[in-house]
Amino acid sequence: MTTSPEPDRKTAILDAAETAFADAGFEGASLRRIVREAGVNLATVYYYFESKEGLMLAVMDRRFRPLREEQLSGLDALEQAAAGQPLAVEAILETLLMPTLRLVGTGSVRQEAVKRLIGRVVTEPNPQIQQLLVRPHSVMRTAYLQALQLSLPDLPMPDLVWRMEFIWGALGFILCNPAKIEMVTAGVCNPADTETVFQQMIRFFGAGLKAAPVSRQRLAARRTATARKTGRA
Amino acid sequence: MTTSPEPDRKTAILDAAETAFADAGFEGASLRRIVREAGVNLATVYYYFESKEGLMLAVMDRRFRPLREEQLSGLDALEQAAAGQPLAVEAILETLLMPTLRLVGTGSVRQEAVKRLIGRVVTEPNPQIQQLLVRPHSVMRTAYLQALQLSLPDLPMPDLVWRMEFIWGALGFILCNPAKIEMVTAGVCNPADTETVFQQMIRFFGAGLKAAPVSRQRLAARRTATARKTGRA
DNA sequence: GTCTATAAGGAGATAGAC
DNA sequence: GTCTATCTCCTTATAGAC
Repeated sequence: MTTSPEPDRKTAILDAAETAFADAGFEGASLRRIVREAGVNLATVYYYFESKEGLMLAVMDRRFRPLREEQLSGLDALEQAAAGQPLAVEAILETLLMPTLRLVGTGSVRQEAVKRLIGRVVTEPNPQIQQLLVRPHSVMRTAYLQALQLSLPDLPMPDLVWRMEFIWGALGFILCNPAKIEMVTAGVCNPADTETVFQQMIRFFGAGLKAAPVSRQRLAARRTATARKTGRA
Repeated sequence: MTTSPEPDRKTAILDAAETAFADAGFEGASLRRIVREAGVNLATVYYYFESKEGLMLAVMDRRFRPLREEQLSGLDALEQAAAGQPLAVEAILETLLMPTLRLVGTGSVRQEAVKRLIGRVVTEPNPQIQQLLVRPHSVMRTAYLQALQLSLPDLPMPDLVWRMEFIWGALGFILCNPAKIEMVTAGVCNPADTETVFQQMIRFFGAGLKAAPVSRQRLAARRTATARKTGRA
């Protein structure tokens, strides 16, 4: 299973753990299987990473930190070039999606593992692992919400925030299990085809973001109608 | 923790397991904690459900079967009333989303657990559990793809299929961890507010589905440009 | 830094009494 | 149907030799 001789044991563990966590999640992955795959002793994990949670943290940090930096610097470059003019929604989305879908600088086997890892982490049930991502994620959220708000001045904040959640969810789901998607769509969708995934997302998310906001009156009217029907207050 | 006296042990186990699987996933949930919560003996699980996997199957079947039936009968009623006329995209989406977000007939504690369970199951890593959902899911997929294709005759099948995957993903993510969403959005999004979630989804998904298809020429052009830049064939 | 050996405990599952 | 007791296996984690 090892694709190439690892330069050092630490990297070997990180690579094996990356695949294991991406495939089975934090609880589902076992350190014993990871060290067997990496060709190192179990105690080595504790020497380098202190605990299973420490290993997960290192695995995520190695990939997500540069990814976030690429996204934020891409967004920043866009804003610099525009000099105060509102940006195209699609251009903003490109700086968010393209680094994620492409994951430059990593080999093809690792690249696919990292994409699955992102999806897995987004949907991770373990509260400790979730907690590790709250802070970095909130930096991203704020930057993209600000940029999008300038481009969509007529969209109320709650609508924009909901739409961003839908985008995180759809992105995470697609990355999570490419094999499943290819199977259930009978090969119509090929998640490995980065350019197609990107174009499809841009169209769908772009149109969704630019849709008219949800009317507050309509919402209130429907809510009371529903309440009357189901008999709740 | 037990909210009400359970009529029978089987139901008590199902209820406790539902919450456990929804919160921790299949691997993360422990039978010993489930039986402690349900107030029954460990062996009872094996008497009624044969195995942990059998329990998971029963937990899913109890909720998802009636849910699917409600969705499909809602879509069917819509098609009958339209008598061959293409349906409004939003109306189709409503029959898909509303039963999921509402989950009629269940109490509030259970209702929230079931919603989390759906999200959890959609992103479940364990291949055995995934396998259990392939067949019922494919029935749903086909029905909704057919209905949407009639309403969106100019949208090529691949585009429609991709967009449906985005919708499953976004829906699953929102259901998966409502507490996390409420926290990261600082209370701007309240996933318990069914009517708002529904309206926001209808707007976003409806606009996304009705967007122009991805141009095949543009895709081909970008693909060669990207390949040239990154140096791949 | 790397190893062996082992602690300490939780997991799913089952046999057999009642 | 329900229980106790237990089997077997695997888990994370650590102590201490080299």
